[in-house]
Amino acid sequence: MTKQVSRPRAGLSREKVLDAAAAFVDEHGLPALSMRKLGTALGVEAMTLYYYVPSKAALFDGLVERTVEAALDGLVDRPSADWRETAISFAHGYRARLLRHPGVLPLIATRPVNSPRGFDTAERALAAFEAAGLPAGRAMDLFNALGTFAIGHTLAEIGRPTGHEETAEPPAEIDAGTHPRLAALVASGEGLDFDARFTAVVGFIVEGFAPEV
Amino acid sequence: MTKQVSRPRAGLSREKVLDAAAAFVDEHGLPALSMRKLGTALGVEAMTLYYYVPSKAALFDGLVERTVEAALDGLVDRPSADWRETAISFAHGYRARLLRHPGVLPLIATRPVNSPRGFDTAERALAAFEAAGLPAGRAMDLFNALGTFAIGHTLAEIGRPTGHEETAEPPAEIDAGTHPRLAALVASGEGLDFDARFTAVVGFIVEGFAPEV
DNA sequence: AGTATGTCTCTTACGTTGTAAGAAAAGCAA
DNA sequence: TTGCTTTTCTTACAACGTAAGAGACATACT
Repeated sequence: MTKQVSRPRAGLSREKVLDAAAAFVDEHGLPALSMRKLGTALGVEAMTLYYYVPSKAALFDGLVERTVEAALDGLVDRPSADWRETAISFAHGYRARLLRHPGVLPLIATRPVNSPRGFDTAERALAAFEAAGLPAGRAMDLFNALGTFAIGHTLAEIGRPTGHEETAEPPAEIDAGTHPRLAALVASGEGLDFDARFTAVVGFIVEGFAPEV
Repeated sequence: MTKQVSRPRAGLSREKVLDAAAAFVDEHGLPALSMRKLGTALGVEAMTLYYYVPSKAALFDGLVERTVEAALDGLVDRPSADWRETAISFAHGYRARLLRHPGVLPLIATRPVNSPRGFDTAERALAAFEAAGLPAGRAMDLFNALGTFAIGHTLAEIGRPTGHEETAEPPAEIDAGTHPRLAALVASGEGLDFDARFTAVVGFIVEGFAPEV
């Protein structure tokens, strides 16, 4: 009498695997993600995932592509008549959506944008900027400047990503004697408003390009 | 007759271990770094490293601290009389030194600056900016804006970090039909000059803060 | 000289990881 | 039923981080 195993199918798909990976990474942090744990989270053995994804590296690639596309998608769909507004809302939208997936951000930050939908967004942004009179090269610079600033700023904003807390030293032992200005700022909270700073700097960048239109 | 092993000491130190780790990571990429391989690079067994470093995570922390300190050290030692010049040279110096350790950059990008010498640099920069008349909060914003932009921009500049080449799809298959502007820019190379863009945008950011002094 | 004491390095071992190879079950068609 | 395709699992292996402790080296003291 052999044991009769009931093994109904899990009904997975590449999309579901990537969804679960994104959720897992946002909750537990990148380093905690293993194929076995992701499998468990999906009610499946690790090797099953390889039916949907050729390797862990490819899973990461898919994760990045998905998240970046979701972050960029629709951002410049209806460009404003004012190119500045287009640029500013692009930057703010991009940052806001990146913040939704803090676990994936470190992955995004280390790979160039290389996906069709990313290209679409860039193309539309370039079209809007060029239509307003910005030379093509300047339009590209503006787009890239906003993108890279958004990434750098957002990385700082999320701080040490989930999953690194164990290693973290106490956040700061700033000596008011040797670092009076730093200590005062931390105490008062001044200069630590990420929203305000991002808004201001994006504005500065956009204004910097303005004389060229 | 027991085998007589000659085991002269390797003469290691925490510094040498971190040096070797930085060199290894710059050459082979972060993911390639294992304790065993780093040991081999130093002519030593993996476990020997644990005499100098309590864990791999701590090794990473040390690597980041070292590299960031090296990147920041001396950058604002002799602030110019012109605060703009101070800000601009800080940004350029920071970027230039970050570019020297592309392998460590992804690690840096995901952790907050939390080291004494980093604080020193911040304190000096704040002093210079405040002396010029910038309100404390704005001085902090300027410093952080330049730092985060430098990180984001440099990440984009090094592209996919060493050790990820295998996974890389061909860099870009941009269709001139659907993405004419993008294709034209890539073809002409316009808007792809990292030096020029960084210089320009840093200038815009600094000028943006100027009205507040 | 020997011996004791610390400093440094190695050996062994365990649990976890990514994944190659292929068996086996589930679903569907004939 | 038989067969075929799609999906899942089992088994296995090399490489990883590192705990525990043994052993070799260096130095100081008798």
